Amino acid sequence: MPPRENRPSPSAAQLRSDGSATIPVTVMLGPNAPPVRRAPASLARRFYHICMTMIADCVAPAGLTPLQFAVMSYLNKQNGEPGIDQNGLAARLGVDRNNASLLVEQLGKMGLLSRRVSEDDRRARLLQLTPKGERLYARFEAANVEANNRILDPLTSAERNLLLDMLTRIVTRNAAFARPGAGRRKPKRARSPSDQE
Amino acid sequence: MPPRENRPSPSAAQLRSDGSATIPVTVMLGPNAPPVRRAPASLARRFYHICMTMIADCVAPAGLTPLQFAVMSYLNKQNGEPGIDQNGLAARLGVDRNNASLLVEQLGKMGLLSRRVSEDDRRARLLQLTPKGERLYARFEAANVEANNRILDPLTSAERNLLLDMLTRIVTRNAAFARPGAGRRKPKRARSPSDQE
DNA sequence: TATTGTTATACTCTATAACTATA
DNA sequence: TATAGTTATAGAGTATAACAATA
Repeated sequence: MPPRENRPSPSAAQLRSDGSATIPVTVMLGPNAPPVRRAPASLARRFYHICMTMIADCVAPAGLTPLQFAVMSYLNKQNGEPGIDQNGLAARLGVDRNNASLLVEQLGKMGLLSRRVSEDDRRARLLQLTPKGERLYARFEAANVEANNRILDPLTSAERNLLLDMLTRIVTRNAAFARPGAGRRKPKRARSPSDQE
Repeated sequence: MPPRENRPSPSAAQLRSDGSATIPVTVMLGPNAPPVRRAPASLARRFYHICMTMIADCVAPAGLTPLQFAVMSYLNKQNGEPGIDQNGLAARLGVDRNNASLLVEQLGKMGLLSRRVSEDDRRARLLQLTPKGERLYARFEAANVEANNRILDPLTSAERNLLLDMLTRIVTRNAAFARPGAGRRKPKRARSPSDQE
């Protein structure tokens, strides 16, 4: 039995005190589901969770996390960019270079990915999948595409394209804010230089 | 100096071997930005990061995380639902009840939120903001709405509505998959019942 | 027995920072 | 001095699990 229901038509448009219209506050997700804020941040959170669940289910049989599989999708030679370096990979994935380093190490240990020192810049390591990695990617690529498509099942074909275009525009124009891990609380005490040792 | 560029027009549409068209593989986010996969999961990740950054910047002066502020937005009496219980809150936020419990405790400690035992079901605690909490929410509500709107700046007004509608549809239809924390690797060793001691 | 909420513990993700090697 | 990458440490977020109180 749900608690008391006391909400004034949650999906109705809200008027501010000056009479100007703003985004409706909440939307119902279903007859037995709770209302959710009809705002980018709320919907983005759920959208992201849905995508993670879908992709995780899809690539788990390969023994990979969604991010690990994403690495392979950027490096495979069917439709990726083999030969990019780790910073380039990090930028594509939306992770920082420490994280990219860890991902590369994980896939390397599994024998799916290999590095070679760049001839142009001996600091840089150019990345590519091993034959084993290419085979694994090839085996799961179709399922991954299909999982991504299934997320958009509720949309028409035209809407799917429109959604991806709009998200692309949002991501492009707000690229400066696409820092992973933002939104978490700042560490209590950053060790100051004099603290060291 | 960027590494070698070797990608075959990343935003071109991909054809599968049977000739059927599928989603283009990547899109360019800008002249100096790397290409990103044009797929729900990739874009969702960045979209989510952008939202988190925007909202975090907006509510940080209140000493709150985005999720803590979201709690207040669901409980305030201006446009929220004061009196819901913790499970109801968890369902709205998209977190599990352990997490909701922690969030409630955090806000309670700050004096922003109060609980009372439900008369109908003495197990349930009904939630509402304290006067201090209502004031704090009122002070930051406009900025929060504006931050959410700013995320959608790259879209026209009609497109904003369309995007929110499409995301709502996706979230509604995939509600079963909106589990937070999915996509992470499974814990190494779940303590088996026989391990207990 | 099932459900609401609490608490403890553990693990993943990611940030911070120091380091090495090369530019 | 600046950049590519590595590694260590720590902290935030969240899952898992056990528990108490109530249904």
